[in-house]
Amino acid sequence: MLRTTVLKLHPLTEEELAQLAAIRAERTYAKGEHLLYAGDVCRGLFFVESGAVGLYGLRDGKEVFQDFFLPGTFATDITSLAGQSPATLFLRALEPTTVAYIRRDDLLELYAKSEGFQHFGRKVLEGLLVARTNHSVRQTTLSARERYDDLTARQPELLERIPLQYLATYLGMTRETLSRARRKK
Amino acid sequence: MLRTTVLKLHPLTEEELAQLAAIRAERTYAKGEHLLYAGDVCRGLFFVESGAVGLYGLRDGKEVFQDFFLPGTFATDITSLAGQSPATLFLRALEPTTVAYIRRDDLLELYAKSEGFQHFGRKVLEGLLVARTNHSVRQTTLSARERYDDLTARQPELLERIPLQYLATYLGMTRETLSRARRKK
DNA sequence: CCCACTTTGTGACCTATGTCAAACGCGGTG
DNA sequence: CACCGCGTTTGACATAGGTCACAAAGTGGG
Repeated sequence: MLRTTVLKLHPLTEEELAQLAAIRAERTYAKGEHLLYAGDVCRGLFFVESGAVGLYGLRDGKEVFQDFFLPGTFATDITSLAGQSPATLFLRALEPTTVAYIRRDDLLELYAKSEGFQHFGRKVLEGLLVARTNHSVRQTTLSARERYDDLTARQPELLERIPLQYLATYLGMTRETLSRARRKK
Repeated sequence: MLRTTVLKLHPLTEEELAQLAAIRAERTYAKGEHLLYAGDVCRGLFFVESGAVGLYGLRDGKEVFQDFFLPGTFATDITSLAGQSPATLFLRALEPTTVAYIRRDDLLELYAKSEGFQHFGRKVLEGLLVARTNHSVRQTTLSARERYDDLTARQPELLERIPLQYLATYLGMTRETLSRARRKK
């Protein structure tokens, strides 16, 4: 799964793929378990192999989701990972989840070793940036109702897997408002 | 200026710096001129040397700013640049502005030539992603008033240079609301 | 200086969305 | 099968922030 995803981003050689495989560590999380706590420093990247992971922050004690990661995607708190600063966000398994954990230090070594990895790393960042930017644009550019319709069209998988109460915060509204937006379909 | 900024991100060799200098093209824009129009494909990166650039989209005909770029930063519509797809956002000079334009194709060649550039490219993306993520988190996590206070504390330069009506849309509110938030200081 | 234009501030009013509280549906499971 | 936990829906009400309309204060050429 990691192999397939990586190859879609950049054609690594067999040797590079082997090196990547060598540094990955399998981890499993029960539903509700945390991959990262706010306050801790994020030391690596989580490649989701099965299950689902949510990235969220808190606003007066309430969870506000920033993103969801389904199998085949890379989850992390990029601010903490890049700056090696305490995370302000949490990563939590929303279903029983397995990930390939890639330590930051190991990844940096790979970058130094081979140009292919650098390219791969850029592609991952690029993808995350594009996704985040587009989400920002939609948040500021569409009404609550339109944001729901848009998500329905673009990511129907999320609608099926992620509880509506979480999706609501991701779309910048309360679960009640989302419920009403759905009714008036 | 480009040289200084680049070196802060990654220590390129003198030769690499020369190669970078060789592909940059100086451009100047009058206040109000566009660097990029929505609909066009973004073919490169703009390094702001003087002036100020705004990135904005439209919501029912009204401009909604996504970001501002002051001297020493890289401006682009990353979605269009990465995917070579039509931009959905505009880039406009908010003051008389000079930039170093770096064509995407030239940059990709540099990436292929030297590992140092790859690292530099990753750092640029990383910085953009961190900035964008933090902005998203603040937008969803703070009230209108808090967002204004936060911006005042973190980026006082923006308050001085960018018209409030633009800052308001960046902060996800109307100019009236921003005006009121300021009064009740 | 003055005029035209741009930007910011204010007041009165309105509405989308949030808040609170309760009920409902449904898939386990003792 | 009655009870639970978890997620969703609904209703009544409150409010932050939007809208509209206009006034005031800058700002820049001529």
